[in-house]
Amino acid sequence: MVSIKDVAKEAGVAISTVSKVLNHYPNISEQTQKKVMDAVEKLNFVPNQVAAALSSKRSGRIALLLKLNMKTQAIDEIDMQYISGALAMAQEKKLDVITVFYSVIAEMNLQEMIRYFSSQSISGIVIFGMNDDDKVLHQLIESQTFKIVVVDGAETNESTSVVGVDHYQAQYDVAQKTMRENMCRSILYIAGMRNSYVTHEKIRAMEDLAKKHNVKLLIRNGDFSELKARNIALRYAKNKDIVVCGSDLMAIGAMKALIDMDIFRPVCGFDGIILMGYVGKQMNTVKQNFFKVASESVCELNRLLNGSSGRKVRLPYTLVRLKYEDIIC
Amino acid sequence: MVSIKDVAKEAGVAISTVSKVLNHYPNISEQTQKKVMDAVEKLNFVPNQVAAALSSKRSGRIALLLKLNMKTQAIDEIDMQYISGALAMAQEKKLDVITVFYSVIAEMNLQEMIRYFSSQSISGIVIFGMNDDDKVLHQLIESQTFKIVVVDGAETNESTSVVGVDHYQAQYDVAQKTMRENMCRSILYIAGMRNSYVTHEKIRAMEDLAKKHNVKLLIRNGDFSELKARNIALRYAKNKDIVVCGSDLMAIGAMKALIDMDIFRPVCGFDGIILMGYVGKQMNTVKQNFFKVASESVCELNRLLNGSSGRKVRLPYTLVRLKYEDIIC
DNA sequence: TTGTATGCGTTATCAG
DNA sequence: CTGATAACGCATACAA
Repeated sequence: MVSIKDVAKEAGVAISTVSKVLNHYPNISEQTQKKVMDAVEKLNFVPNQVAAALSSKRSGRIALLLKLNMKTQAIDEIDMQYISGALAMAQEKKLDVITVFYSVIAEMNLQEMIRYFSSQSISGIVIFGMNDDDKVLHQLIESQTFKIVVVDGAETNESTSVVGVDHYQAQYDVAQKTMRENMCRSILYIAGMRNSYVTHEKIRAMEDLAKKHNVKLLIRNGDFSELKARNIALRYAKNKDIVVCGSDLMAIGAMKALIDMDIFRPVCGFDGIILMGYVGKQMNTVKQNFFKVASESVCELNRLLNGSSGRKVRLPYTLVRLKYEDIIC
Repeated sequence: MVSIKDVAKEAGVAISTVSKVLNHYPNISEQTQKKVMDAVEKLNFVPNQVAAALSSKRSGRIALLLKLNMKTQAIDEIDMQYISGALAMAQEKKLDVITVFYSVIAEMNLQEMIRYFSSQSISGIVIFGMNDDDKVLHQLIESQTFKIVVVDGAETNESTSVVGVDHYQAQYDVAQKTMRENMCRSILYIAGMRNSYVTHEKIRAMEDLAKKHNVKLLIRNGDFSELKARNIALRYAKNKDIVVCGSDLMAIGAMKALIDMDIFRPVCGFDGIILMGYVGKQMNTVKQNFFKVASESVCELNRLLNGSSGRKVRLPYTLVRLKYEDIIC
C-alpha cells in the first residue's frame, strides 16, 4: 500500500508537507504544491481515511440511523432513497458512512449508545424516522455528544439540525386540493403513527383545514399500516366524502378497501412512492424527494461538523398524481 | 474517551496485556484475565475499532457493493433485504460495514479500485448483481487482493466464494410447474440482462425444459425492464401458451400488457417480491430469501477472512403465488 | 515556507 | 506469563 511516506519520498519533501498540501493548508509554495500533486498522481495515492481519522480525532465518519420495516416494501423504497442520497452527498463531502438500524441500538441506554458510536469513531448521526417516544435518542440529542441531523424532526439545538418538508403545509395543500376537486362536506383522515412528529403536524393541518372550510373531520389512527388503513376505510369511509391519508401506503390500503366495497371516494396519500402507480386508481399525493432529503441532511450534518450550529432546513415538495405509465421503465 | 491505557492503569497491568486479554490470546493467567475484565467492566470500555484496524492491518471492515437502480422500486426491495441481511450478520460477526454503489467505482481501473478499497481499510467485499461485462470487477476478483463473495456469481477461486440459489433448477421448476398447470405447447421466455450470469443459467434451464417436454420456446430479451417486458408481451404473447419471465418485475410488465390486450396467458416470474401482491393477478414465482442470501454471504466472507478458501454456497428457494392478502400488513 | 517530532489507540514483536 | 516498545498512516504544534 502506498502511503504518505512514499509520496513524500517521491516528491522529495517531508511527510508533513504532503499532509499540508493534501489538506489545503495555506502558505505552501506553488512549486512544492505541484511537486507533491505530481507524486500523488504518479503513485496513485489515496489517503488512508482510517489513519487520518485516528490522528485527527475528527473522524469524518457519520452514521445513518434507519428504522427498518421488514414487511412493507414501500418503506424499502423510501429507505433506499435515503441511503443513496446520503451516500452520494457523503462521497462528495468525503465523509465515511456506516449504516445502523434501530434494532441494533433499541435496547441501549444513553451511555451504551454513546459508547457504541464513539467506539466506531462516529462524530455525526443522521436520524431517519424518529418518534417522540424514542426516549434514549432524545437524551442523545440533548447530550450534544454528537452532531445530529433529525429528518422530519422537531427541535433543534446547538449541535442538532432538523431537515424535511413542511408536513403541515403539504398535508394542508394536498387535502385542500382533493377537497376542491370534489363535493366535500366530510373528511375521513387516516393518520400515521400517533407518536410521530409529522403525525402531529399533519393532524394539526387537517384540523385547521376542516375549520376553515367548515367541514366535518373524523380522525382515525392507521399507524402507517396498510392493513389498519384498510380496516378503517371499510368501517368509516362509506359516509364520508373523501379519504385523506397520512401516507401513500395507507392510501393504497384505503383505496383497495373502497374497491372491495364497490364504492368510490377520492383518496389522497402522502409521500409519492412508486407503488402508487401500481394500484390502478390515481390519487393525489405529496411527492417528497427522499433522495434530496437525505443528501441535504448529510450536507447539513457536514456543516454542523464544521462548527456551524443547529437550525431548521425546509425542503420543497410537489403535488402529483402517479399513473402506471409514469412509473414503468 | 476511555482508552486501553485507562484500563491498563485501572487493572494495574501493561497495555499489551489488556490487548491480549481482549483479543483472547492464549497464555494469560486466570487472575490477570479477571483483573482486566473487571477494569473493562468498571470503565465501560469499548475498543476503538478504527485504531485497531490501523494497527492490525486486518481491518474487519467489509464493503457491500450494490447496483442501484434509481427508478424501479422492486430493486429497492431486494437491495434493502440485501443490506439488512448483511448488516445483521456483520453485527454478529463484529464486522464493520460500508456500503458502496457501483456508480462510485464505475469509472475506475483495477489499480484505482484497489486503492479505493485499500484506503478505506477494506479487507473483504460482497458483490451483489455483478455482470459478465464488469471487466474490472473480474480483474479485481482474479487479483485476489481482497476476500470476495459474489452473490449469484459463477467462478470461485482461493479467495472468492459465490453464494446464491440454484437459478438453473429454480427456473426449471417454476416454469415446469406453470406448464403443467396449463395446456402448453409453446412458451414465450422473457429473459433478464443478457450479460448476467443468472440469465445464462435460466436460459439454459428453459432450453432443457423445452427440449424435454418437446414444446416450442421463443426467447426474447427483457433486460430486467418492466417496460421492455411489456412491449415483448404485447408483441409475442398472443400466440404463445404461457409466458415465463426471468424476474417478477418483467412478469408484472407482461401481465399488465396481457390485461391491456384483454387476453389471458399464465405468467410466471422469479424472485418473489412483494410488489407481485399488488398486481391483481396471481402468478407463480420463485421466492428467494434475499435477507438470508446476504447474511449467508457475509458469513461466508467472514470465513474467507479467517483463512478458509473460496467455494460455492447454495441456498434454498420455494415456489409460491403471492396474493394481496399475503403481503398486506 | 518547510521540516522535525510527537501522539492518536491499538496490535505485535520481543525480551524478561 | 507479562511488559516495554516499535510500528500502523496520518495530523499538527513547534522549530528552523
